[in-house]
Amino acid sequence: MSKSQITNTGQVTEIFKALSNPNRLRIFLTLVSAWHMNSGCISDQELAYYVGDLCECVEVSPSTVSHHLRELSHAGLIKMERCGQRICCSVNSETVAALSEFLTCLQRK
Amino acid sequence: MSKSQITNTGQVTEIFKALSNPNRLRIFLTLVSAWHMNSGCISDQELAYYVGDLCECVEVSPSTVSHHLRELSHAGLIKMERCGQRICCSVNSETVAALSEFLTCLQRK
DNA sequence: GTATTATTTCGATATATGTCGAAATCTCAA
DNA sequence: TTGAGATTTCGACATATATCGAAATAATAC
Repeated sequence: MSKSQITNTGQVTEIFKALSNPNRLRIFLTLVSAWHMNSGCISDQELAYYVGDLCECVEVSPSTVSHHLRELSHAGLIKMERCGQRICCSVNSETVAALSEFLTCLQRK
Repeated sequence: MSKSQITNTGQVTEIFKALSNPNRLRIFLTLVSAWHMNSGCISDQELAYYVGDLCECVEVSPSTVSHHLRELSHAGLIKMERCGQRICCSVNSETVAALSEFLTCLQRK
């Protein structure tokens, strides 16, 4: 719940770049929808997607999805956590909030 | 002042792609700052930048700036209008508002 | 008209990106 | 410890992008 800020434009560029590929955006929006479904739950981790499930959703090979997930993760847009054999992917709410605020600030009062 | 909506993800991808290059983002943010300065004026056109001035701001060749401006324009992020010999560039407020709203909607209630 | 200024288009080039399949790595279960 | 499943890493390749300078175009001034 702490408020993270976007401090430099390089960070913004990286976030926009991460969301500028159609498949990567689809992956991200899939995770966002899972996150929304989960609005009553306690943990952010609930209703996260496994990497393999995301491959099926977007119909892209595991190696490519892995690459896209790394980009999203480096941009701070998602979190990845090992759960046994698999890896849980979920939205990083802080970055989404920071990005949303950045764009709100762009607007004229 | 009318409220434009972002209807498909292809549109979102295009907007993010337009903002995913460092120089293109700098050009856009330069126009945004001009737009902010102008908050008391009547016309959106006031305090717009000419193409040549943008070239100086970002220290990139005219041909490259022209290319970036076309991308920003195609994404709907800026408006370009001929003013005599030169061309006036300014923020397209509707798209910025729509993008801002899109990102606000991504957030969990 | 011709010259000047502003911008775009064109062609070239270097670099970055998206994609896949194969091989490697990691985790768990038997 | 060996095997199976999940994911990543590693080439390889095709396509896209960023960039420039030169040439073309557009608008104005003379």
